[in-house]
Amino acid sequence: MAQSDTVDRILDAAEELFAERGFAETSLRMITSKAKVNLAAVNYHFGSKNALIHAVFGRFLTPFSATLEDAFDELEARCEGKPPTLNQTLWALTESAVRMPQRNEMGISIFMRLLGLAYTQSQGHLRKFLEQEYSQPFSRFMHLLKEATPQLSAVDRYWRIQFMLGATAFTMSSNEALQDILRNKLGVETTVQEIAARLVPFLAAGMQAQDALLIPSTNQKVPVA
Amino acid sequence: MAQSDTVDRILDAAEELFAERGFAETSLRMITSKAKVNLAAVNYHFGSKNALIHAVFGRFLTPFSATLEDAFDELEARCEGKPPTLNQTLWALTESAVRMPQRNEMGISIFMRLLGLAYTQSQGHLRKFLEQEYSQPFSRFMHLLKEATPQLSAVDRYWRIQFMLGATAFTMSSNEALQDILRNKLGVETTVQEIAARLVPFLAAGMQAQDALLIPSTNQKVPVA
DNA sequence: GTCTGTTTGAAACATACGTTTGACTCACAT
DNA sequence: ATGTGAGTCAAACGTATGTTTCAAACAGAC
Repeated sequence: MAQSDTVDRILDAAEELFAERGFAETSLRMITSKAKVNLAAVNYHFGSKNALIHAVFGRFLTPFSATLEDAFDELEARCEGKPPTLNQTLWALTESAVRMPQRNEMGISIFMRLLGLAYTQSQGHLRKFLEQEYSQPFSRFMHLLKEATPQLSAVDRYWRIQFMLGATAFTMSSNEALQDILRNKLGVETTVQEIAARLVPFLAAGMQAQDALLIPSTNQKVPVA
Repeated sequence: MAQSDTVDRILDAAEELFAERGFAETSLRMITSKAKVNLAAVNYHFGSKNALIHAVFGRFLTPFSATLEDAFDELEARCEGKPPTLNQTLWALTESAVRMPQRNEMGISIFMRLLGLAYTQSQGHLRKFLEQEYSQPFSRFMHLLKEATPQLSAVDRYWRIQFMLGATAFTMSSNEALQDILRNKLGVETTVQEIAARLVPFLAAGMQAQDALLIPSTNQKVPVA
């Protein structure tokens, strides 16, 4: 081959293995042997294992955040000054994810699992990297959410966003779901689109749940969701 | 000391470190030095690192599943034949968790994070262990959920349960939430009870969201949550 | 062809891991 | 007092990890 595709082969193998097994549990030797590449290539091309992890995320996230910005632009233009609704905002996000050009049929689900792992595993360096690199589309999404749920207090909204993120990342990242998706590659049963179509109404309903509830045991009134 | 408390010291240290860092990322040397115990003590008392992980879960889950069964018994007795509502069922679960006798002030949140990690990290042995040991209260909870949401199809219910589990495990297991809780040990702001009080209405609302929705981009009608 | 900078290759590096070993301590029953 | 068995300890074991090294292979410019 005239041009080296070593870098891409490493990224492909790493993405898949990280999604299957987590970061710490995946060794460079697994990655390089799956990629059919010399062990030293990772440190040569990326510098370190952590930098490779960053590169895996960057390869997906950089085009995705551009797509997302466009989707938000279009949404805001369509709404002509009025703030977009919660459903519109959530759909803009999921559609951007689903429409991303993918290397294989289940690119988003693999990447969703990676995002879930990034949040869950104590990879401090990864969190810092993601916050530094992609703070802009993230805070823009947060702003849209705020305008779409003006009835919520800041602290309620904070927690409900946590819940949404959890339901999404966890579902997409659970091995069961992933393997369901992989099993039915041909799209007959559970595509990522279909999961998203089930998830968005769930999230929207939860986000707009009624306020205040009695905790049964203590009969204390608590500001709730 | 007359009686050895080595076993408990190891369990305490392991529980905390696993919750902070995950299973693979926590070495036996960290655990034994935190517990101020000899390195060999883990293999002497538990047999292996995996068996130690099982013991950490068993110490919490065994009394918890008993508490949970009692709560379900009481709930069903209170309902006199009628199936308990969704809110009642969810509250029975969270109350059992919250009321568990705890070794320290944030026992449940630590354990919730462990459960989330168990689901997320690819610890096959752990999943098998949990399924074998605690299948009964789990399937009983599932049955209650089914009776509380008769309007849902089985597949809708399956996915929404995934979403609930995700929102719960992820929230409780995210480092931010955990550290928020740890920071405010004295309970002024974010206790586990308060998070649960915010979470349950969110989950109940999502679980009972309306059916069917148009996917904006394709204009295809999709059975949705 | 020869030179030059980039990329690969096999091997070794130092370090950390889970586990095992065998000598030692010590309470306690005999 | 003495033997026994459970528990502790420091040290070592074998293995796996991320990283480094340095020679060989290769591409393109001259």
